[in-house]
Amino acid sequence: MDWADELAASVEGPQVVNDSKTPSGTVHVGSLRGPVILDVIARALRARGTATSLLYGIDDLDPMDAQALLTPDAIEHEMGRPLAHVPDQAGDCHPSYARHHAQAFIDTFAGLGIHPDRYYWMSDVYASGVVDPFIRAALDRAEAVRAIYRRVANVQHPADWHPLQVVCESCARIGTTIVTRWDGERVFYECRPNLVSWAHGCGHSGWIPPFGGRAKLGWNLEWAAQWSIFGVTIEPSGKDLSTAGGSRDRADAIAREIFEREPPLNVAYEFLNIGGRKMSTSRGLGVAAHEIVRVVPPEQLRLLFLRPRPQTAIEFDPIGSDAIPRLFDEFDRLADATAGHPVRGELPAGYASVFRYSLLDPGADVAVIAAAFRPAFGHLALLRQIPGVDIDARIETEKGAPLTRLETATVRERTAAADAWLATFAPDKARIAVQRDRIPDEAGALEPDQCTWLGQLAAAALAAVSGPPASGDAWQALIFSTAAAAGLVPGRAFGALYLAFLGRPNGPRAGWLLASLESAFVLERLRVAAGEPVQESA
RNA sequence: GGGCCGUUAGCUCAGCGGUUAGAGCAGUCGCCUUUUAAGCGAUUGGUCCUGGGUUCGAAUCCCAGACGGCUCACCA
Repeated sequence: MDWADELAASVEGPQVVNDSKTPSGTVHVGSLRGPVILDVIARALRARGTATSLLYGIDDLDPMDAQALLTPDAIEHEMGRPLAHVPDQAGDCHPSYARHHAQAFIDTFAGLGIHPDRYYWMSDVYASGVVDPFIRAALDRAEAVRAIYRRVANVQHPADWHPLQVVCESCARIGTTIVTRWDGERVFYECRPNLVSWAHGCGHSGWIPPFGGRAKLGWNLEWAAQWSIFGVTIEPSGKDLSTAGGSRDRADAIAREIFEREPPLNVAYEFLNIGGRKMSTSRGLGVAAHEIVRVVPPEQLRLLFLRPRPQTAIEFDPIGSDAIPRLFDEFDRLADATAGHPVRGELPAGYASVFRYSLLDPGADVAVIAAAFRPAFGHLALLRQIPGVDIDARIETEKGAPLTRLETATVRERTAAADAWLATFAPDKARIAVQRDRIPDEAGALEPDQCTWLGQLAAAALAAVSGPPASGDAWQALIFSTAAAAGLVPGRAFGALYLAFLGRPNGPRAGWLLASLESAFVLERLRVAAGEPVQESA
């Protein structure tokens, strides 16, 4: 954890760590990296005894510009209006669209152990009047703002452009208005039908005092104003904003030259890519946050995001791969190392911090958690596919002692994650499925002595005085005895069973697998595999 | 066109100035009357993208280039 601890060591005095987000719709997994980085920075600062407050802003006065989540008849009416003024489409008792979607990501953050000291809503902040001095400064110095856009971003605004958008008094849209004059107390604005492609203004124009929430600063200026209002000293930002000439450069220049304040320390971070491509639910790539959270518990998700340096792109491809089991294994390896156990492979610098910052509870007893027994994810995924396995009892046996409450909770969490993984992302090779309809094609690879033995096993099972074996133990014993009698080494005997039932050369403990199936089916399959002339019924 | 990131074993990656470059998976070989052979043990495999430079010493730092990717360039 060089990066967060080094950052924390490089700053002096009390710190205000801030980030903000427009509550425009669904959050995808990749957009959780910023909040995790934010939280880890705050934890690293506090770990050094630095007074730190963590703020999170909700830019709910931003215009509605994504119609995907609106009902068809609401699109024409709502597009371009402030998100805080758009009704909640879900109808689940939130006062606005913004409140609904903001609540979704606030809940997601809390589930990841991220608890800002305070959430602030820009609609409230504007209404309180604290932004007014910054609106006044921006309007008074509009020419300087335009010059910054030209110089920093090579953006040429018209000579009468002002960095402010008014909420139209006639149609209540904000995304469609442009301010062209400022007399020191009032602005003149127009609500233009074709200012933006995604919403249509009503054509109204007029003079209005732009204070107390009747207007909002342009995005880059609003960002810089937030820094001044809240005294922000550190603010991470994604690479889409951190690029040269991008929003962050403009906001930095505006902070210095218009609001006369040094901008906060930036921590630019890269995105999460799926198979080398940016996640995008609309392109069918990647996975929504609520979807991945079912398969990857919070502490493993935190690890995924905080382990690499922020400026390094994360390649994560959970679909049909072993990426998720590997993530768990890495977590366990870090836990073992933190607990002082020997581990294989190289450890990252500051591995104990990496582990500690991965934990949900910042005040947790790291030594106790690190030393806890935890079953490997891949092992659990296998156990879940074998009928009749009592997971708790099984894991307890492997530990050799009763499970603590923490360990039991971990087993539960991982079991649920393994089930979800098997149902979604797991590659076929991780799945075990008895091929019931007909004998697998792979069984064609059986050699004559294996076929012969399978027939002998069926015969022995049928001839047993007490009928075919009913228990795993009994089947297992019969497998060994008949294989020995046939002169077949056990490995080839088991291999034959796996091919005949699963279509793969290996599998779970064979006796128990057979015991979980009806005897009639088992006997019939054995005979078919042996090449005996039986009719395979459905 | 600008910016950022990456390039290390077949694959995914760690190592980020200091012995002979590591791990997991895959591969190969060995080990079964039963802690699940989805295990255990051993083992193969590398011009650390290329070319210069700095240094006693470079995968690691600097410069240039190649390739791959993301991102910005209208608004937020």
